[in-house]
Amino acid sequence: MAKRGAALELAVLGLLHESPMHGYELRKRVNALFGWGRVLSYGTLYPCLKQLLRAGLITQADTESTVKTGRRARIVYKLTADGKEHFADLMAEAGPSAWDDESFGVHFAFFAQTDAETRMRILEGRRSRLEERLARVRTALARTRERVDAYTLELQRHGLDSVEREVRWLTELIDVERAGGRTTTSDTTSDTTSAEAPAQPQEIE
Amino acid sequence: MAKRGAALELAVLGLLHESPMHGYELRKRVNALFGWGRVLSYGTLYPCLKQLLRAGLITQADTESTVKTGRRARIVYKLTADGKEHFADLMAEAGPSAWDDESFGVHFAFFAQTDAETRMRILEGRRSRLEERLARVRTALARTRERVDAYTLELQRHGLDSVEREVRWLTELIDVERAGGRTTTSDTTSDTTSAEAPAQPQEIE
DNA sequence: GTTAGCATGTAAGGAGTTACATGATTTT
DNA sequence: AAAATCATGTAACTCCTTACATGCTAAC
Repeated sequence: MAKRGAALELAVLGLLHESPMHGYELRKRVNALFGWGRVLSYGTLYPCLKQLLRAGLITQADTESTVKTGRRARIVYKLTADGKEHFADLMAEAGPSAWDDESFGVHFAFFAQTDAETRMRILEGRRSRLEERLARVRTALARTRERVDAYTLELQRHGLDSVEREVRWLTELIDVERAGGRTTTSDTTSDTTSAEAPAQPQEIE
Repeated sequence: MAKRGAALELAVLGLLHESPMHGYELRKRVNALFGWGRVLSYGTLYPCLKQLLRAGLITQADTESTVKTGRRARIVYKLTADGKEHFADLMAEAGPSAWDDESFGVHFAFFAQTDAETRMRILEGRRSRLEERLARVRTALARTRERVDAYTLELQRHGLDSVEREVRWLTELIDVERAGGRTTTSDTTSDTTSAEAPAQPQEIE
């Protein structure tokens, strides 16, 4: 149940995990983080928030701080215990759908909130996904080599290059993870002790 | 009218411009060319072909060759004169929507079928689109610098790198176009003399 | 004889955008 | 006083995928 916009759901949960926020700000943060390509619209975000509210994964925080700030009354959302658990599950389960272009970015952005094994699984999954792609395109390219014009060839070459570059990037990240195998936030399912943790980041290197 | 899936429409028209084909093959070619990310499904392609048929932009070629090949009867489509004209218009008009990730790739793949001015306009439009993106992300990154964790930062950095790389690529292509300003297929609207042109490519360099 | 590949199509639904509707506050 | 920014929400619509429905031929 609740398979709705898995990527957006994770993004919202992940951002609220760091600190409570209202919709307008959430949208800006989402766009800043993942807005390569098109931007997230209110028509997507607000219905998503409603749905998360109904599911009990988020709640409205104190409306007190709201009126103070001036402007229109704004609704500040924060994660519930269920929400935190669900977020952790989404990160830890991280099935093949997490190797997709879109999904991978969102998962990666919240790596600091998971354990090392999960990070490794996602990085390696993503890499083998890209390597499959590479293999498919390379053979397709070899078969049609002569029949395509220079522009088409150039497009293919550039695409291939980009994917190869991402594979190298992933390999470096995997090596770093392997070397300094350090967990950043610990818990995967059980405790909620790190609840009061601020938005301040954990270092990697 | 007929604003349906501009990118797919152009891709189909462009591929049929090179040589007549049936749906199944068309899908494979589209996936090979643009299938970075997910693949094109029949549920998209066949309705699109029907619509192009209704619009008179494509027709069924001789069903003769069809039965010969064995297997199931297949429908070979080819461009009509209207279709060729429409394709040329779509390439030549090439508004801001052509600077999008998706659209740009499709337009680029058919550069051999347009004139040098159009190519230049698309390349430069794409480049300035990416440069805007770069500027927005750079300022956003400068403002939030300290507040993000190492993983988020790494994601931003890699994204920025990729876009910068594409800008350099475009700049090189623009320089090449500028140097060897050579038209490949000529006509933009009027004549249809190059109708019998085979799938064989025109060289650029 | 069953699996894999060729070939065409439809129905339902997911994921997201644009445009609309509303209104307060701050800056120019 | 106008324009920009903050802030929330809905309705309609687009594009596309998944899953279904059908059936033939080649290979194992």
